[in-house]
Amino acid sequence: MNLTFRQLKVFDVVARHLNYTRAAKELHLSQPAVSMQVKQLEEQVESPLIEKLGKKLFLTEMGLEMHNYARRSMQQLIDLEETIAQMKTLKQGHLKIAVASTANHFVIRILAQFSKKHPKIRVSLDVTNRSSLLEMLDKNECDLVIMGSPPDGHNLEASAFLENPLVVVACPQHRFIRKKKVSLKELIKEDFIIREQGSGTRSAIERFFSSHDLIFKTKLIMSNNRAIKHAAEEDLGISIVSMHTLKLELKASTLSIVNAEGFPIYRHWYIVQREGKRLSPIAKVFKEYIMEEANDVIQSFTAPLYQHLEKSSQ
Amino acid sequence: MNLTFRQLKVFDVVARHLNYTRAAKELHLSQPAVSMQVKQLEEQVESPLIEKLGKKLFLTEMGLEMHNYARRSMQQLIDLEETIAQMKTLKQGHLKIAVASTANHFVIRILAQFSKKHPKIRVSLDVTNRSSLLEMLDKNECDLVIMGSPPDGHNLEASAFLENPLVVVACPQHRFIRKKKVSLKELIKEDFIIREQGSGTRSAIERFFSSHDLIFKTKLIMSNNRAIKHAAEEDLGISIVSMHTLKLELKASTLSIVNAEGFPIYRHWYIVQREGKRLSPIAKVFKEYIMEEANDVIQSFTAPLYQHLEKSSQ
DNA sequence: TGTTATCATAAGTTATTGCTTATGGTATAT
DNA sequence: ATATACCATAAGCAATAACTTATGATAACA
Repeated sequence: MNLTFRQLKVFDVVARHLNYTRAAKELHLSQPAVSMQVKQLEEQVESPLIEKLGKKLFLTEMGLEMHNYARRSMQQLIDLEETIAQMKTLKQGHLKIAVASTANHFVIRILAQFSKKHPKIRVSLDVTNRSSLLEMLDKNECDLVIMGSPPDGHNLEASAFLENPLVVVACPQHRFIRKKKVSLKELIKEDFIIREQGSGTRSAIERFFSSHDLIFKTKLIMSNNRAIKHAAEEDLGISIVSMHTLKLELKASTLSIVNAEGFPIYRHWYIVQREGKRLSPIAKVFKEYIMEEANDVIQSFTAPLYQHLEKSSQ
Repeated sequence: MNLTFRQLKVFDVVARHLNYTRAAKELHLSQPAVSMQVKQLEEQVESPLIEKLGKKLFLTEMGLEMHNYARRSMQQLIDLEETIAQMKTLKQGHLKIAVASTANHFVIRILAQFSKKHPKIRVSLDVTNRSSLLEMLDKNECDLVIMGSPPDGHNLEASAFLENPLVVVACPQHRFIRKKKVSLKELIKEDFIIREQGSGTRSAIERFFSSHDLIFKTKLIMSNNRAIKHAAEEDLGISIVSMHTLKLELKASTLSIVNAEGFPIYRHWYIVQREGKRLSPIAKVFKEYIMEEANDVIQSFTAPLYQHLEKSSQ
C-alpha cells in the first residue's frame, strides 16, 4: 500500500464537503483532478470509500475509517511542522553542554542568563573531568563542551572565548600573603597541592614551570578543585587554581592570592565542538552568546574581588 | 511541506542503521538512492537530520524528532491496513440494518445466528415502522432494510427472501375457530382490528379485499402489531396478521388461526437496499446469509406450530 | 421535458520522481 | 603511505504522477 499525503489531503476535503466540485474549488483544482485522487486512494485500499446514491455522496464504512486516519495523519504532520518551526525559532529544543569541573562556576552563571532568555529550551549540563569531556565529544553525546585548551588529534574545533587566569593561592596566614612580591625561586620551595595527571590546570602548571626549568614539589594530589582549595585553606600547602573559582573563598577570606612572579598565568577557556558538527539552532545561538557575553558576565561577577591584582600583574 | 511516506520509510531505516550502505541493502536499493531520499527529506524541513562526524553518522536533534514522527506515522499506516484487512475478512465492521416491526421476531432470530458466526462485528438493529424505514434508506442511514414489499419511486432494490403468510386470527373462543372453513362472505361480517394507514400489512389486506370487491368493517385501528393481537385476544374483533408473529400466542393458546377462504395471503419479506448502494463486506455477507438461510430458520422455528394450516391452504 | 448540477471517463501533456551507474572525496585502519 | 569502507554528487533515463480540457452520463428539479 502506497498512499500519498496528497491523496489524504484531497480525500479529507472531499469527505468534509461530500461534493467533488466544491472540494475542487477549495483545492484550486479541476473537478476531475479530485475524482482521480480519490479513485487512486480507493485503488490503494481496494475498496470503495465514497458511494454515490442518487445525487448525494456518502462515505462508506471504510471511507469513514480512512477519513479518521487522514485527519489524524495530517494533524500529526502539522504537529511536526510546528515542532520544527519551534526548534528553528529557539522556542523549543534541547541544549546539551558539558563543562570541565573547574569551569562550572562561571558557566552556570552564563547558562542561567541564557536560560532566562530562552525559557522553553531544555538544558542538559554535564560537569565532569577532562577525559570524560573528550569522550563525550568523541561519542557526540553533547553539542558543545567548555574546557581548557583541548589536546590535538581529536578532530576538534576549539574557540577561546575567555581568559583563564591561574593564580597562586595560600591560606591568609601564609607568609607569602604579606609579601609584596614572591619570586619563582621562593615559590618552588613550598609544597604544592595539585590536580591529578591529565587535568588541564595541572598540565598548564607543569608547562609553566618546565619552561622556567624549575621543578615544584607535589605534596598532595587531588582530583577535585574544591578539595584542593580546602586543603590550601588548611595550610597543607599552596596551590595554583583558576581565579574564576575563587569567588567564595576570597569573599570569606579563607584563601588569598599570592602575588607571585609570572602570575597570573593567562590561559583560556575554550568552547569546543567536533569538527564538522552541525550545531542545532539553539546550540549555535548558545555558542554565539557565550563568545560575546562571557567576558562581561565574568567581569561583573568577579572583578570587584581582585582589583589589586589586575593592576599589579602583566 | 510535502513529505512522502517513501521518504519516511527510507529515513527510518537509515536512522536505525546509521549507515546508508546497510540501509540501502535492507531496502534493496543503491546507496545513492538512499542518500537522495534522505537529502530530499532534509530539504523539506530545511534542516539537517543526519550529521556525519568522522566516519560515523548521528541523528541531529531534529533528526531524532523526525525519526519519532516517521515511526509513529508508519505504525499508523500499518494499523490502517490492519483495520481494512479486518473489515474485508469480516473480523471487524459495523452492520447496520433496520426492520419493520412486524418482521422483528424472526429477524432477531436470524441475526442472533449470524452474529454468532461473526462475533467481532458490531450490529445495529433498528425496529421501526414502514415510513421510517423508507426515510432511513433515503438518508442512507443503514445498509439494509427488511420489510414487506417496498413502494416504487424510491430507487430501491428489493429481493424477496421469505414467504410472509397473512392469516386471520381470533380468540380461541370465537365461533370461527370451530368452523372447518369460513367463507369470505361470512368473514366480512365481523369487526376487524387493523394497522394504521401506510402499514404494509394493512395495504396488503386492503388490496386483497378490494380485489374480491368486498369491504371490511374496521372496528379498531392500532399502530402496533402486539396491541392488535392483544385486542384480538380480548375478542374486540378479528384481525389479519403475519403468521410469523404468532409463535407465542399459538403456543399459549391465547389466539387461534381461522381457516378462512383464500387465506393465508402469501406475501413476501424483502431485503431492501438503495439502488447503487455499495454494500460493506459484512453487509454483503449478511444479505447472502439471509437469502439462503432465512427459510430454514423460519421453518425450524415456527413449522411445528401450524402444520394443520400448511396442509389445508392454497 | 428540458435544464441544471454534478460526477465519471478519456485523452493528452508536462513535470517530477525514483531510480541507476559512474565517479570523486574523506576518515579510519593497516 | 596505501587500502578500504563509506558517503556525496552528477548525469541520464524510464515510469508515472498530477494535472488539464473535452465530453458523456445521470439525478434532481422546474
